[in-house]
Amino acid sequence: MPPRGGREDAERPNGPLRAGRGTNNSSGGRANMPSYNPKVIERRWQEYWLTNKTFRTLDGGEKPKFYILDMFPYPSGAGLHVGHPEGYTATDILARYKRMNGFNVLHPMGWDAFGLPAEQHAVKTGIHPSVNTQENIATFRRQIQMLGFSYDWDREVDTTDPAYFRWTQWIFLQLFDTWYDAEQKRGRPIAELPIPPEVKQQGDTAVRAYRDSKRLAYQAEVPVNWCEALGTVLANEEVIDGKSERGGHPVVRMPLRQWLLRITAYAERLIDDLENLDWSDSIKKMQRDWIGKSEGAEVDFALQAPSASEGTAIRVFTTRPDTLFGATYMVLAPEHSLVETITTPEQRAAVQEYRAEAARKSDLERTELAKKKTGVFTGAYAINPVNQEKIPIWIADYVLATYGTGAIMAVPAHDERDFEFAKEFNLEIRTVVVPNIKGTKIQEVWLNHYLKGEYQFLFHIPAEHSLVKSGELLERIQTWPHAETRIQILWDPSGAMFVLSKGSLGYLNQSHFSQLGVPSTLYRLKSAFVDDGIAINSGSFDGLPTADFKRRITAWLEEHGQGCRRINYKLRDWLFSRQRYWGEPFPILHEIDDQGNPTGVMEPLSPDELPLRLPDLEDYKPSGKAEPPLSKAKDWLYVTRDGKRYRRETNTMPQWAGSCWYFLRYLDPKNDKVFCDPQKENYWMPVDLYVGGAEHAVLHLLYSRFWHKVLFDRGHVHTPEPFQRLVNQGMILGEMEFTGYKDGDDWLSATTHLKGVAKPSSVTAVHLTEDRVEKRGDRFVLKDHPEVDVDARAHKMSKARGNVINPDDVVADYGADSLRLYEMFMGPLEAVKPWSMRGVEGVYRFLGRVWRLFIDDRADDVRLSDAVSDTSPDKETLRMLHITIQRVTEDLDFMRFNTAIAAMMEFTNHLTPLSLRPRTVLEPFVLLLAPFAPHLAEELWQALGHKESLAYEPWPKFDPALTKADEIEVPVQINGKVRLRLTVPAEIDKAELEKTALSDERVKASIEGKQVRKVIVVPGKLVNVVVG
RNA sequence: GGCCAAGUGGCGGAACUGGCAGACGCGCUGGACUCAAAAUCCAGUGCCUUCACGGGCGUGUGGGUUCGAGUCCCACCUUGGCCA
Repeated sequence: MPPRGGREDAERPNGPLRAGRGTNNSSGGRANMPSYNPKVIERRWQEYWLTNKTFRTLDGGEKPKFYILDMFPYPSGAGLHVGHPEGYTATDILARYKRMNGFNVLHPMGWDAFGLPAEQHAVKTGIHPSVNTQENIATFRRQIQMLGFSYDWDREVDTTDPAYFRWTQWIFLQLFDTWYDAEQKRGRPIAELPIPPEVKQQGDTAVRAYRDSKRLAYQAEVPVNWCEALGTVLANEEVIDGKSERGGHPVVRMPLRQWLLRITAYAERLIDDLENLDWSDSIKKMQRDWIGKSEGAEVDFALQAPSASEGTAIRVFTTRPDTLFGATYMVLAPEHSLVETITTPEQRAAVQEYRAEAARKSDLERTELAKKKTGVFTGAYAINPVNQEKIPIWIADYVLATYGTGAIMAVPAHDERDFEFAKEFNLEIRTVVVPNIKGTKIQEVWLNHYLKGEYQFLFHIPAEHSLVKSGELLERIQTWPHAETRIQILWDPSGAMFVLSKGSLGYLNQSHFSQLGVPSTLYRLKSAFVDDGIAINSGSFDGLPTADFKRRITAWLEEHGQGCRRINYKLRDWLFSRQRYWGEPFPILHEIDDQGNPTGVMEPLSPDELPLRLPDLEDYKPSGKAEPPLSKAKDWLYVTRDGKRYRRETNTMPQWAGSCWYFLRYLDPKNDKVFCDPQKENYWMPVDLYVGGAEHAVLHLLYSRFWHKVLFDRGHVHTPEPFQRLVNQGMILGEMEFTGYKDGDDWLSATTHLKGVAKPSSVTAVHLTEDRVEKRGDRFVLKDHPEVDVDARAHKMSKARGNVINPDDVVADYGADSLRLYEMFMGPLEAVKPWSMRGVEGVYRFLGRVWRLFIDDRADDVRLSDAVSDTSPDKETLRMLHITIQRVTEDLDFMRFNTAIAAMMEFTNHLTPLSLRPRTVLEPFVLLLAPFAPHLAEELWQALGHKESLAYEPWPKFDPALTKADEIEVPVQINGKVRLRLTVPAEIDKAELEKTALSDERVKASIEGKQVRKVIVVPGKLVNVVVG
């Protein structure tokens, strides 16, 4: 891959604004050429907006409010990426549009500035992370201001500012002071927590411990994801494929005392309240899946005497209580508390060894599907409550202690992992569910062949299909290779076919049937059947469909005291502490005794003691142990209060904390009495539109919603949800690249030689220029070797690939208005799309054309072109204007920025050839353009003689009557094919249009001698004459 | 493996509820201006065929519904995302 610069600079014509190529020089060396010069214009208007505080927003007033929010960035050292301005431009256009439509618009920006990179930098340099953070913020602010966004900069927030994180700490205290009342389904003050009498009896210490155990913010010893390299624990969500999300360092499991937030208490509400949000279905689904609600049953399996004490039972959670009759063994997580008790002496050694081994593995290593299942028999047995059968109890690491109850009933016939385990250890596999296809005998076929091992697959072909009925399908199948030895056909009394097949799916699969147009359903005979079906081998429950069975068996279990209905969540409580320096300190004191040991008593700081600032340290390095760096700040660490000694909490909060509520701080950023004035909160919330990347689809949004609900329950905000509407912008990829592959001197085809195979190390990727490839069919090939096809795709931007586009460069070459316009013109906001420098040129040229509509570029100074006149527009121009206003307005209402820009381009194309361009047309056009290219629009508005900024000019209105043409062209089809077009009056009615069409000579000629069967007339659209 | 989204010219994309496929932009071709170039302006540009008029084909593939399908239904293929 050639380094950035080489290729691009060679290929791309120099930006028009680059040194030495100033458009000024070419035509006479005049100092202030009035050609379009964004460099000059943009700086001027950015200064104007800032000094005049054009976009300062007041709270309240007569206008309707509109709160439009961007996901604030983490100001990294690398500076802005072209992905940032994509969302920011979209929201800025809407903010400006809404202002012009009379809304009071809140559009703020700030910095999510705590976090690892700044701290890593501090570790390296020994300079306090706030220094680096402030430098990065300054860069980001400069870059963002350079793009002309209409933020109210008086409301800027910074999560690392003590005046900000004071309130993050305050909200933490709210969480600490809240318990979840499951009956009332809301968080309540801890003081209102009912204390059970038996706890009260045990005295104050017990009461305190009871309260602490119920708080939304609580401490627990939990197995955590410990990342050695980062020196911290990570939330499950921050661990991807066993590596840290940031940095890709290995992560291991270990138990540690941690702060957790009880988000699971809100799981149900976090699911339910998605309902009324105006978010995309896919994001809602991702949130629901993340919470992972599953309904099922908890079932108690009694232990077989004498292996354990009387009355002990193993409780399991299952989503498939209908398969209870198929439970042939049980599995406990190696960490399960009963393992010790139940293991028989003979098995003890093996069990202990296995437990030690399992402790060394991470969750991922333990559950990964591909690998072989391991486990050990405990020697103990349990009794299946539904049929009193005695089944063996194993331990195995594919069962996790943290999910459900840490124990499962294994139903190998109907669960993939149980199936694999049973195969591995030769445990019984008992079918209790079979596929249910109405009117067929598939159950019998299934039972006769399932697990017999002879056939692997069963295809069901419905009886109704014509090829089945005619017998043609059977004939075809018999011609397939090896049909006699590998395929068996069974007929159902209904006429449906069952095709049983040996071998792999590569040999016979569903596409073989679909190519003949025959639908098929595939079942695997040699693996677990996990779908719903119909019950067999289940005593009196036989014949029940899965859903009914679940309901009935749950009722039965409850009736017999063997279990109960139960809802389970995949979501875990949120691991909220980090062993790092650069984060919010917890406002919590731990009481210590004379020896300096914790007594277990926790005292929150009082709100007026906030903010609790970070101590200055010499050394920011994580200790590499679980002891966080803050414990090195001895002066800061110890506090004496009312004669008691305390040690401060030394963990810090994770980066998510500050971003959970920043949208509330924007409402009242300077308030030092309260995190946000309730009146202001009441006026502005909820956020009307929230735009950001889809990478935050789960975590940030889920966490903020959770915090918001707690604040809602405690009466601090008035809506249960913070973000009414959410839109995710799509990723911007690098420029399209062509890549060929060479093994030595020989070319390899990308699709045929390299697909799915590990590339031999001798193969090298060769970057190809556009002129070396051409399109053949649906792939690109080498021009010189058309038999060799090449990869043609756009990749994610990355430093390693060298395809990162820097917004600074684009602005330097083409100006901010062009960057803004291009990012919106690329395609729909939510789509993933590749960058193209030529595309930027295109919109730059468009802006130049707009400039020349107004400005005489051959004059000595900036002045209106002579063509700009006070005449009234011709009819067509007026119509075009109104159509354009309509299109841009409607497109903006639906955030279709790309087509709005296309409409303005078309209008410009219409105006360009006119020798007289009426002011009454140009003025509204400037206003339409203003949200997209605000600098240029302001400049032209001023040139037209206006003294004030156009930011609050009323948005142009269109007159529907003026958008209509007098005459329209209507296509006439003969049998569905367009044969000719008629020009008819726009208001023509159905009968008249039909008459006109049928009397047309060309139509007459086409239907000559044929019978007209039908004439379809859609007024204003088309005429279709059906003849035959 | 499961779920979700998407496949339209050389490229990015447009086509509101089934009604003229390819708007707009890029690229390309030709022309004007120029000593020349850049910039700008004008014209053309889905593919095949034809000197031309015209004709045929065409929205990932195969079926289907319909007077009419990029759009709806079924099956499949490919790519991307999320989960496992």
